[in-house]
Amino acid sequence: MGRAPCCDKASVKKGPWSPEEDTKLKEYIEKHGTGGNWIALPQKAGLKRCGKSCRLRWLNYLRPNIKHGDFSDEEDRIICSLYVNIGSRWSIIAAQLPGRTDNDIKNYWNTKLKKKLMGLLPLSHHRKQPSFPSSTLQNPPLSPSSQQLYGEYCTYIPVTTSSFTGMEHLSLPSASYASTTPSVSQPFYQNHDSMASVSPMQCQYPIRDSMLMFGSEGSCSSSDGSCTQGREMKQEEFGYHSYNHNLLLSYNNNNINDAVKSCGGGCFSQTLAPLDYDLEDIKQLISSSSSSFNINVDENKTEEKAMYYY
DNA sequence: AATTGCGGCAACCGCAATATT
DNA sequence: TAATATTGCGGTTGCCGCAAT
Repeated sequence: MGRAPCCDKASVKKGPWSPEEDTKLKEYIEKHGTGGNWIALPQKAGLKRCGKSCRLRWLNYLRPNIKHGDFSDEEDRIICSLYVNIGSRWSIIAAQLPGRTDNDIKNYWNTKLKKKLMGLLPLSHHRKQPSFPSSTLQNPPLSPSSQQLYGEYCTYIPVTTSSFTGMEHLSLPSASYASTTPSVSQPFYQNHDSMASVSPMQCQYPIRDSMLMFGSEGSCSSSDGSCTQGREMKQEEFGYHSYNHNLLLSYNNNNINDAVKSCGGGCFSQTLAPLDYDLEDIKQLISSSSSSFNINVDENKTEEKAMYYY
């Protein structure tokens, strides 16, 4: 026998909330609190809604001090940094951003921030290439210095050294998130000819190659269309931290938009779908600069939420 | 002007964790 | 201790508005 539903689905209203419903819910909670029981609340408040729906509406929209609208660059950085360290644990990330909800952050990440970041990825990293020959790909403009530095491999993104300030070092939620040791990470670049002569600490190596090895499927990035079968790598195996190379992105500098601009606004071609990456790629991208992203994460931090949980 | 496609966002769903009986 | 109820969370869906055609 399955679990009983939390409410009678047939008799509850679904879909967008009306202003009247919002008013009812808000007034009720402001007057009585939730009573510690969301399931019973809608009936008491005179709402034909599921308790879960009420809770969600209150937390994501009606509760005081909710911030809507554009995310600041600082918020961008915090989200990115936390994402690369703890993954899609939106509630924890939201706890670091007063006034933001996990749903908001999740939506923001999925619709905007991820794309912004993908704009930082080199063209060659795109997993699904168009069917036309690679020679027709529109590579983004490279500065002369960047071409010197990385040649054909990737778009150079200006190196900076600034970082978050005033933040304590990240405390990771579990051992599985611990930094990867060189012994684990080294083979990933050492096995590449193009990397052979470059020290990992110098890290003037193509992003492409460092990226190639992640994900569970082979990447087809060779100009001749041949595929390189990357080693299959589990998140637990690698951890959320990539090895600490110094390929700093200007994203690291203060403004993610600057980084996009520095790519000539076109790190991904118009002809390519910008979202054909797996999450590890994105994490890898971020973590390539995350060594200087130091944010204190206390998983147990719930003060902000507690303010609204009567 | 009409249609289509896409992006953004609010809300829903299902599962896991936790609390209560 | 087991069963049940409730909460919390993350993934996903579907609607709406806008831009492109």
